[in-house]
Amino acid sequence: MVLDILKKNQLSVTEGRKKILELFINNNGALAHADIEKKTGESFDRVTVYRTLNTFVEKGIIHLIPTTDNSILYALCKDNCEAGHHHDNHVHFICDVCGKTICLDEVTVPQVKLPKGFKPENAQMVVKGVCGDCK
Amino acid sequence: MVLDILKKNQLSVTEGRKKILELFINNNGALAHADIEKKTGESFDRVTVYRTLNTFVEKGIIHLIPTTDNSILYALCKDNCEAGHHHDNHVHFICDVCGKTICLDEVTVPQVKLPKGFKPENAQMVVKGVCGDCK
DNA sequence: GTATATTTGCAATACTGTTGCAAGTATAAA
DNA sequence: TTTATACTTGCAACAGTATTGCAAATATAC
Repeated sequence: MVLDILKKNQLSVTEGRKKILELFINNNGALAHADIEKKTGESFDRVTVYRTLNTFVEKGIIHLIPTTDNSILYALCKDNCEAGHHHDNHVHFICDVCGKTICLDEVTVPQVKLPKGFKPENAQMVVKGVCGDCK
Repeated sequence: MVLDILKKNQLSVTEGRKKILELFINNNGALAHADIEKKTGESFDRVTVYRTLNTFVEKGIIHLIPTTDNSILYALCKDNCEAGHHHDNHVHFICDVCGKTICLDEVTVPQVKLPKGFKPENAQMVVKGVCGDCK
């Protein structure tokens, strides 16, 4: 699984990449850089984690989630990932209680009508509220 | 205009608040902290700018826009502001060419159907593409 | 097994945001 | 208009977040 994804994207297989990618696969929600540092037990240098995340984003293995604070959230979304290319057209949900950010892969971002002259390329949607676990 | 807004929100009128609020009124797009520092000619301390922005957010004069990088974007939206309370239910547009973030006050965020158990409170939508000026 | 290309870790640096405290300013009341 | 009080500002220090260059280490392909 992990090896397949790395090889498919022409990335050399290293301990760091394997471990970080596993984290995303075993974690349904989104992860920030700090989460990854904690969950890997700080066995990798901060810089390595940053570079690995950037590489994954460039390759389309993970994608960015918009936030209203100064944090960067990353998430892997299974369907897109296995197809080898990225759509990113699903809704993200942030739970006000547990703070988790969840990819709602099955909820598509609806199209909106824009004013004259605006040409849309990509739309992101973030819904805040209470998730199923915290209700 | 500026004085009205500050007084309506029970804020003392200071040079910094007047100038920063003017910036938002004369600027159709969204502003980041760094933009404000530049546009005020660095006449105010960084800390003052941070505190002013936080105050404005708390009072509902400006609101936060979600981004995928580690920046915080603020925007004033005329309708909500003049009403004295905040809805924030409009779409934001980020132009890939000029980089500006624009509030589309007249485009409402559509409702989406969430999976069972999820209770929505608030939804944000950010559309990327090319704006009317850059086309 | 070895050569080459890539990746990692370290050090240094820059950017972003927050807090405590003293000095300065705005507001309201006399 | 003057004064007392409350609020706001600027400075200094600090903490967290992210980037770059370079040498050492590792993975890949032959």
